[in-house]
Amino acid sequence: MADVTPGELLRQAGLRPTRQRVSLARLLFEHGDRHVTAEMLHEEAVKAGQRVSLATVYNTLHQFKSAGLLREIAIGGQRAYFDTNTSNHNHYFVEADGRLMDIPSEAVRVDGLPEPPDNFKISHIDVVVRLVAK
Amino acid sequence: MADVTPGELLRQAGLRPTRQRVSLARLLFEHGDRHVTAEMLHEEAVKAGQRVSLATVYNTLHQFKSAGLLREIAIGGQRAYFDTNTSNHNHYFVEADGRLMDIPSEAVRVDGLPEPPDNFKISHIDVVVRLVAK
DNA sequence: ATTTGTGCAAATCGTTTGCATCTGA
DNA sequence: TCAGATGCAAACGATTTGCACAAAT
Repeated sequence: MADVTPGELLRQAGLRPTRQRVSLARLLFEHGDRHVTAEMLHEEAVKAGQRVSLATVYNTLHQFKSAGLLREIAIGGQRAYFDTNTSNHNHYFVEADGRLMDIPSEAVRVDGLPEPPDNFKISHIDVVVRLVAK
Repeated sequence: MADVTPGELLRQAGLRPTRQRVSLARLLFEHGDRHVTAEMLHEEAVKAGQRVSLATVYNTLHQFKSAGLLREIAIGGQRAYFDTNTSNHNHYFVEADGRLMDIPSEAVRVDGLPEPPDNFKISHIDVVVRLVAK
């Protein structure tokens, strides 16, 4: 993803490269893997001098998600996190400060799952390892 | 848990067996494993002719959770689910209708987890298998 | 020109809280 | 009696939405 401009990335995803989408894409995709909430990303954009409304950040995150550029992560709780790493991987979550990290390993496996109930198939498995201070 | 009255159960947990706590405990614990949201439980109580406010249902669910009678389940999204099965086990979640089910197997294992980062230890691992209609 | 996106403020949803009243030990 | 519980309504935080305006093709 670092090999195309944000504009190209958006165009390929079928999204018009508007000013705000381009600047959000830059923040999201030009600095490696990231985990953000709408609030965090909005604050970051504003600090970087970009004019974007919070509503647009919400809209944009969902559009990026639908376009497959982001993945939403299911940690229970109130706020929604989005991950720029859309490949299959898992997470550490530190409840105390709401910090979310990728688990640095491709080796994590879930074993022993039975067949899903009739007429259902597995869409995706979320593994969240909750951490607390030692 | 089916071997003590709701009143006893509450007393043992250090909670006064008030009318509303007893009726909620009955709904929760006298019919096998259950997964409920506050809204669901409140509606159920009202339908059963119990007078309980939604606020009290919220309070009660959290008190039961603190007392170890319930476990809160982290499926991302907005509403909080509580599970009457407090032992270690995992879940299926059907996004389409918000249905949550226990995975009928003790055999599910997560392998290959690296050591957690410095100064952290694992508090608990959530595995949520998301299902979609076939 | 036409379609699509944006911003704001108001609306919504789930949840929590303040406080006066009630209830169980 | 009286600490603790309940109910209501207001407060809240995260998110969504309606709609007039602006920008992209």
